[in-house]
Amino acid sequence: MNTEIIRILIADDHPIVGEGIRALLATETDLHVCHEARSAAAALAAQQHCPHQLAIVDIALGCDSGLQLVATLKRSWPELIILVLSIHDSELYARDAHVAGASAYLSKQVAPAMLLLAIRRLLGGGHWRLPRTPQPSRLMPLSVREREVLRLIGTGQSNAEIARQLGRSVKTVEAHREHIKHKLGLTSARDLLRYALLWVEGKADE
Amino acid sequence: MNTEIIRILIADDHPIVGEGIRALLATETDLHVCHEARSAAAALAAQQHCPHQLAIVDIALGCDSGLQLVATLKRSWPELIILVLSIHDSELYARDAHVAGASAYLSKQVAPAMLLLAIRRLLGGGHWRLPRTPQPSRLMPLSVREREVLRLIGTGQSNAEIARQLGRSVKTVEAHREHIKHKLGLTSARDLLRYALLWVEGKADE
DNA sequence: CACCTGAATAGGGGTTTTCCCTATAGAACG
DNA sequence: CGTTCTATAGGGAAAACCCCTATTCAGGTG
Repeated sequence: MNTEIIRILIADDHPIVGEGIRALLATETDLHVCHEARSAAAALAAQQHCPHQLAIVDIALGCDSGLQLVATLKRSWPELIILVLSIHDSELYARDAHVAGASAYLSKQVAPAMLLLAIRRLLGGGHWRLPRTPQPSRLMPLSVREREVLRLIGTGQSNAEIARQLGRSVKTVEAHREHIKHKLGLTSARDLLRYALLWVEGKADE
Repeated sequence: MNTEIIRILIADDHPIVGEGIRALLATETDLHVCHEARSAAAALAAQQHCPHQLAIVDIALGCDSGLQLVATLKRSWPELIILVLSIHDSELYARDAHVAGASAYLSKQVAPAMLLLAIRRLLGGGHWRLPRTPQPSRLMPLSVREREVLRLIGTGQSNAEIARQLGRSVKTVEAHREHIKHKLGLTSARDLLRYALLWVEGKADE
């Protein structure tokens, strides 16, 4: 069921970002990056030449406006799922992106694994909202204790099991979970488990 | 943190099983199958020669008793984590295995991804109980609707989101979840999400 | 040194999810 | 025709989630 290849268009004038996404998706057999456009015009041309299912657009496309590209793409291809990347983590930009027709807005500061999470969710018909990206550091602003809890979550254990194992109260474990979620910009227990799992198996980044 | 290689011993007189596990773990950089023993004696010798952290033991080791091997291993190496595999899915055998000192008991009928799940959980300090393995078929006794729900779960959506998307009641989605769990021998929402995630990303088997 | 921030701990309490039970209607199968 | 499977969904108790507040202790900093 559902073995079709998802065609992906990247519109970003920073080659490193494009390469990074390409590398991230290289292990995913059903996700294929078909085009890397360095400008809005190139992105539109690529999409016209052969449509994609998903577009990952940098909000600051050189001197072009990424937002303008999003709006244009969405007008001509309403089915196209658009994920906006940004170096800013402003809520204002996020709102603009959604108004323009983007399905998701992510800061480039987020961990690669989270980008994959977002893509999978969008393809599954869901949506992705990230009220605000983490505070300072890039991917692991977590304390030692928090990483320990994240690891245990990733092994599939319940809060009660984790609490017993650490010799702490369930309430403490709950608090650690909330702190982790805040720092990583995750909003639900499901996303936390997804993230923890990706991190434990294969150690997403770090 | 925790980048040590886990040494694994396989005790099974069916080479195909050993190869299957080896292949399953090949992509896991931190899990290494060091020995494949074809008899209880060979397994004991291998463990004496160079200890392992995890042993995967067939309960019916040719004419030897796998259970006996489990007990012997556990007596000499209490720290050794032992996972028992069986072609039977009897609860009785499972209890015997636990009495002998096994940390987990799995039927060979379970999906490979589930074995990996169990290993990860054991290494994380948790335990694994599988009251009874699925009914008839090997890995996908799920109905079309159930696979659909499993896929949506794997994309990280909530029951409410899935219900909205299918135009059904949340109660119906809950029922599908319970049915899936029963069929796959999973016991918690966490394990279901873990399984769904593994299945969606990379399509565990099928 | 007084002050502030952040980490770790944990309780209170309302909301949401899980999870097991029951139930009905239709399809498939012998 | 009865049985089994599937899809649907409600009731209700238990568990998990999630936001709030609070304390302690450690490290920096003005």
